[in-house]
Amino acid sequence: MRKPTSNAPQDERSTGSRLKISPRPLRGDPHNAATHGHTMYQGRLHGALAHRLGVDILRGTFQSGEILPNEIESSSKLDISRSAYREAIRILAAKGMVESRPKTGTRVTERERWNLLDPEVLGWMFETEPSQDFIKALFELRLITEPAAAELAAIRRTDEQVETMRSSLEIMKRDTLQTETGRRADLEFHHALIQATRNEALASLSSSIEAAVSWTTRYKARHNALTRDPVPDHERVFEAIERRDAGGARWCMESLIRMAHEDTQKTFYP
Amino acid sequence: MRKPTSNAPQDERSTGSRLKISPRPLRGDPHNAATHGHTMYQGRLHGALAHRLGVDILRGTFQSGEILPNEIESSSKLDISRSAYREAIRILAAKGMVESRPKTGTRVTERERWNLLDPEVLGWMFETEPSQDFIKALFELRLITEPAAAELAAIRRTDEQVETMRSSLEIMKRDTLQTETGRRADLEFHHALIQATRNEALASLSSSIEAAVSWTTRYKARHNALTRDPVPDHERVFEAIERRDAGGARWCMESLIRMAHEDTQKTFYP
DNA sequence: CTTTTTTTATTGTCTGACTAATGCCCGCGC
DNA sequence: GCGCGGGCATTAGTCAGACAATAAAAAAAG
Repeated sequence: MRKPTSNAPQDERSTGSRLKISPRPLRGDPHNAATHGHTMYQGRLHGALAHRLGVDILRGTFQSGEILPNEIESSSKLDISRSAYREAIRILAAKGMVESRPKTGTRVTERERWNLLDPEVLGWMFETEPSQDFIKALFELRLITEPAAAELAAIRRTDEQVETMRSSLEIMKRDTLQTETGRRADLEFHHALIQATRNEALASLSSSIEAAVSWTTRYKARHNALTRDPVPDHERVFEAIERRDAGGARWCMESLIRMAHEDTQKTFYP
Repeated sequence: MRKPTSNAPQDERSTGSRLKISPRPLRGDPHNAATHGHTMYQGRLHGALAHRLGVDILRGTFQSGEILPNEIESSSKLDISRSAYREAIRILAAKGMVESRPKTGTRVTERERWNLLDPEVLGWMFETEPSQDFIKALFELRLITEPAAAELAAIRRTDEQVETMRSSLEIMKRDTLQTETGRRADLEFHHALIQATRNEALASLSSSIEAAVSWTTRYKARHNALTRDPVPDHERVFEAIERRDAGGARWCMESLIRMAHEDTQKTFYP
């Protein structure tokens, strides 16, 4: 299935069968995209390649421990320069997904070492439908961090942050999560909440997760799955934070996430 | 301040004063290191440069929004090739710390967008003494996630994981955190605990944080600050997990982290 | 069998050229 | 005076091909 025997670009007789990198286009044409299940990537060549390799690693096309074909082969197969290829590899390496050494080559590291919470990696993850286990893990993590974040926000919030949250909530109420502006307002709401915690480590974590979760939201919207209205939940969290009710904020956020998880579960695995 | 009116690229005398990248060596000589407060980096050239630029950005030598000198200038000033320089930049970009575009150049992004929880970034952070705020944020995050992790571990642990933890604890008891093997055993203990949670997102987060915290441990050991013995705390956590006592595990872990935070505080800001 | 040396495959680095994107300025029309 | 569109300049992006350094594997020495 990966290769129909008679495939001879250049004259790859021996190496050809080992290569998993097929010469489909990397950039351009956001239309007729979804080739081989890949969303096309608009941007720099190295970014596009990193994207594709990253997705391939995450979905297991390249397994942990496996070594990629060498730079010369890979880049010529893909019809790009070695430098562009190398820069793509550097990106993946920076995210802990591959590891290069002379003589040995570039090998995919063990999954344990991948920076799964890197925003880009999370994005790649949701490129293909992620495993139920991963979704569960992600929501479990949210359930740990975000109620705590809400609690801190209730204690440390400024009036200005409250106003930002209020206006985002207004927009969410008017448009819904079906629209782009609605989703952006949702992100803004959570962003303001995170800022209110005054903890940049927590902020870094939460913003990654939020971004990932927004992929699921978009997915749900696309499949117009019948999810309950998220606005009332958000409003309860907001009101608790407004009145500096730490315990209330924690509790409302917890229930908000439980709801979101249920909805997501139903959409992905009905 | 950004540009002194008469700016003729090519001939260097005018641009020299603008450059913050000084031509000190990047690699080699782990001895007589600490030049300009930098620990020397052993490894590939692009990695060494990414390391140095990363540290410089984190400590504010390059501020957010600032644009780096262009590739030609920078690389020639550093006496390395443009490709090596570019690969370093790709690494930084992968961690959200810089952003490149044609014509504009490469600019340092806002701190909000940095992947502060990337293990490498955390490492760079502890290269120079991090701010008290950051230490506080990190321990606050630990205090949120790790008790929850301990709780999950108590519920989901396998007997094998318990044995791993037990033997690591043995080693910690024998050597101490003053020794390298002792610190490694500490890491192993926490690693086994994390594995026991069966949540890879949580695992990814915790392992980053653990690694960072182990820098502070090493730092404390170097300054032989008088910290209390951490073994009893670890033992209590271990016993709770062994008897599948979720609440107990949470509580003991919470107190362990509180202790560690106090000790760290005293060492860094006595 | 162990240790040391040599070989060799692969990444790492360098050079210099060309391409493409994009911010900016200037002139044009309104 | 002011918006707008087209060209220009600057910068990152891509390319090609060479050589250096590294480390694994193989061969030779003990």
